[in-house]
Amino acid sequence: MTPEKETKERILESAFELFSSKGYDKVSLTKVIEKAGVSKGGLFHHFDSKYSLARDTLIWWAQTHMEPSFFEDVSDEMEPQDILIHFIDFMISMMEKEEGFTKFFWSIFDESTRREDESKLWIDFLSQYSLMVSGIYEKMGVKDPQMKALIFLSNMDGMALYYEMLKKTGMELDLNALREELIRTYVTFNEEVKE
Amino acid sequence: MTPEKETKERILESAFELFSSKGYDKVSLTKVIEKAGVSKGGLFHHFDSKYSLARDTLIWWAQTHMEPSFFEDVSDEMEPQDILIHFIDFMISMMEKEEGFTKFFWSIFDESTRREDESKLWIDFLSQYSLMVSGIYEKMGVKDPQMKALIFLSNMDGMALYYEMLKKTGMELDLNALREELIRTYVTFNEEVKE
Amino acid sequence: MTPEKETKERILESAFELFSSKGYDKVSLTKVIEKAGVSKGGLFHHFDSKYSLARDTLIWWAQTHMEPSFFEDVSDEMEPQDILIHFIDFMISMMEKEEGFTKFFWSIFDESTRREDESKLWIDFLSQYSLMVSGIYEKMGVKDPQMKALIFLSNMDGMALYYEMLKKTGMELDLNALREELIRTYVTFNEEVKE
Amino acid sequence: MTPEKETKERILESAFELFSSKGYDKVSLTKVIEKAGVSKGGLFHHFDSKYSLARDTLIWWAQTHMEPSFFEDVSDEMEPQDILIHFIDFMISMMEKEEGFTKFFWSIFDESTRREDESKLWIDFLSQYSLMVSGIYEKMGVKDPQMKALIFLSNMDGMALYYEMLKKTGMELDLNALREELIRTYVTFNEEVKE
DNA sequence: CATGAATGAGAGTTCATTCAT
DNA sequence: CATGAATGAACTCTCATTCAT
Repeated sequence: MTPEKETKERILESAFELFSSKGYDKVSLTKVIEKAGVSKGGLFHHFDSKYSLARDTLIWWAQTHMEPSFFEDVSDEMEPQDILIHFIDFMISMMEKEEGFTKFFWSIFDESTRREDESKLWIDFLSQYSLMVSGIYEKMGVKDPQMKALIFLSNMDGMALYYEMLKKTGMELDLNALREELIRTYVTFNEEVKE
Repeated sequence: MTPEKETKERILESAFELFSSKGYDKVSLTKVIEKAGVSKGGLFHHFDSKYSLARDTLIWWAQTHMEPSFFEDVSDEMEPQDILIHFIDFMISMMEKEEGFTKFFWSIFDESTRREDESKLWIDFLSQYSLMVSGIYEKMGVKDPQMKALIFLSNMDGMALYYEMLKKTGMELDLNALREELIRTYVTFNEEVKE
Repeated sequence: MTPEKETKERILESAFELFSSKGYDKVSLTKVIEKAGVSKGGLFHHFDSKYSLARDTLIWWAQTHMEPSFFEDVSDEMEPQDILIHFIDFMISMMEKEEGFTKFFWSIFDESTRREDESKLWIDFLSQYSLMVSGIYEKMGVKDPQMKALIFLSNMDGMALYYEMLKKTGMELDLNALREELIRTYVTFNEEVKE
Repeated sequence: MTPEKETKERILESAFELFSSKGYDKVSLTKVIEKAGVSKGGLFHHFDSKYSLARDTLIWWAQTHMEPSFFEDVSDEMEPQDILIHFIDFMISMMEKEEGFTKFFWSIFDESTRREDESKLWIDFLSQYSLMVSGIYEKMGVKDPQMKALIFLSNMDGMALYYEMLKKTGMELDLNALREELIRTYVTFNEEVKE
C-alpha cells in the first residue's frame, strides 16, 4: 500500500466512526483529523469539503463493508422467503454492530438536499434493495409488491432507529423475538393460517 | 390572553415551523426570534436554552396539535382493527401536513441523549402509543403483541422518513396504495387467506 | 453618546486606519477587532461581513471626513478656476494626511465587482465630483468638458498612487511644484500664452 | 527550446493572465499550476515564492510584450509631440487589450513594499518613461518638465484604472474623444489659443 | 527536473448564551 | 417582562510552502 492510500483510508475510517456515532452536524473536522492523525490541510487534500467527505465515507463504507457482507450469502437459487429472512438477519446484525449507520445515512441525505446535490446517489442506493425485495414479493404473489417492498425497507430503517432509542433509554430489546415477529410480518404472514 | 402567553406561543409556533423543516442543528435562535418577532433576551426569558426550547416545542406541539386530533376520533367501542386503520390514516395525514415532524422528533431525541437526562420523557411518549397498539394486537390474538406494536410504530416512523426522501428526490408516492398495503400488512394480514 | 454608537465608531475608525494603510486583502478582521478592542462577535453584531464593514467604513469616512472638509469651503459664488484650485489643494492635503485613501477606495471597488455588488455606490461617488468639475469646464469654454473632468479626476487618483509609491521608494515630492504644475495643466493652460 | 524553458514560460503566461485579471492577493498558486499544467513542486523549482513569481512575471511581461511594442515605433527623429501622441495611443491600446495590467502592477508594487526591498526595481521601471517624457517637455519649453512628466504618467495610470471601473459599472468610454482631450491636455495645450 | 501529499497557521463567519439597561 | 449589544469558542475552509520520492 502506498502512503497515500493509507492516509485517505485512515481518514475514511475515522470519519465513519464519528459520523455514524454522532451524525453529520455533531462531528467537526477537527475531531476527524485528531482521530485520523492528519493535519487540516491533509484532509482537504483528499476531500473537497465536509459534505463530500461524509458522502464519500458513506459510499466507501457501503461498498467495502455493507454490500459484500450482504450479497456474499445471497444466491439466485435461494427461496424468496429465505432471502427475506437473510435480509432481516442482516439488518439485525447491522443494528448490533454498526449502531449509528442509519443515523449517518439520514443525516447525510438531509445535508445533500440542503446542498441540492442532484446526484442519483440516494435513488441508486435505495433502488438496488427495493428492486430485489419487490422481485421477491412478486414471486410470492403479493398484491402490490413494490409497495410491500417499500414498507419492508422503511421498517428496517425505522426499526434501527427504534433500536438505538430503546438502548439509549435503557431498555433492552429481545432481538430473537424481534426476528420472529418480523418474519411473521414480512415472510410467513399468510402461512400461519393456511396450515 | 395575557401578553406573556402571546409571546411564548409566538415563539413556540415559530420554533416548530423552523425545527420541523430544518432539524435541530440547522436552526439558529436568531432565526427563531426573527420569525417570532421577539428579542434574544425575550426568548431566554421564556426558555432556558436552545435544547429546552426545542424539547418544549415538541411537547407543546404534540399536546396541542397531534394528540387531540388523534384521540378525538378514537373511542373504546371501536373495533380493534378500525383503531389500527385510524392510526394508519392519522400517520398518512401527518406525513402530508407536517412533513418534518419525524425528523424534528428524532433530532431532538438525539440531542437529549447528549444531555443524559430526560429519557423518561421519550419512554412516556412512546408508551402511550405502544400500549394502545399492543393492546389491540392482544385482542386480535397476535402471538407477540408487544413486538408487533413496536414493529408497527417503527414502521410508521420509517415510512415518514421515506416519504420525505422520495418526495425530495422527485418521486411521488401513491398514498392510497400505501394505505391499502399498510392495512394488509398490519390489519388484515390473516384475513385474505381465510376468505 | 450611547455605548452602541461608541463601539461601532471605534470599529469604523480602526477599520479605516487598517484598510487605508494596508488595503482590503491585507487586513484581517482579527487585526480590526484587536485595534478596536472588541470581540469577534461584537464586530459581526454591527457588520454583516468583512466586505460590508469595508464598504460601510468607506462611506462613513467619505461622509464624515472627506465631503464636509471639501464642500465647506466651496460656494456657488466662487470663480470656476478657484474651485479647481481648491480641488487640487484638497487632493494634495488628502495625499499628505490620509495616505492610503486611494488604495482603500480601489481595493474595495475591486472587491465589490467580485461580489457583483450592483449598488450604484461607485457611480454616485464619482458622479458628484464629475458633474461639478465638468460644469466648471463648461463655464470655462473647454471643448469636451466631460472628458476633461474625467481626465482631471483620474489624474488626482493616479497622482495619489504615485505620491505613495515615490514616498515608499524614498523619493520626496515637492508638493508646491506639483501644485503649480497641476494648476498650469488644469486651470491656466490657455492663459500663459494669452498674456 | 528546452523543455525547461517551455515549463517556465507556461507558468509565466498563466501567472500573467491570472494576476492581471484578479490581482496578486486573489490568485492562489494552485490556480496558477492548474492553468499552466504543472505541479506544485514544479512551480517552486522555478520560482522561490509567490511574490518572486509575481515580480518575475511582471518584469518578463514588460520586457517581452510591453517595451518592444512601445519602442519599436519610436525613433529619435520624431517630433516631441508625436512621441507624446504615440505614448497616448500606446496607453489607450493597453487599456483595451491588457485590461488588468495597471492593477497587476500596483498590487505587486504594494506587495514589494511589505518586503522592504526591490525599491530600485520600481524606480528603474518608472525612470525610463519619466526621463523620456520629461526630455520631451524640456524640448517643448515647458516650465517644470519633470513635474509635467510625472503628472502625465500618473494620469495614464489613473486613466487606466478609471477605464476599468467605468467598464465594470457598465459605462462605455469614447476612446477617440478621450484621445483627443488627452492630446489637448498634454500635447497641444498652448496651441489652440495661439492660432 | 518534476511530482503531489502533507503541513499548520490563519482566514471569515456562526452561534448559544449573558447581562446591563 | 423585554431589549439587543457583547462575548469567545468553535466552525469550515484556504493557502504558501516543504520535502520525500
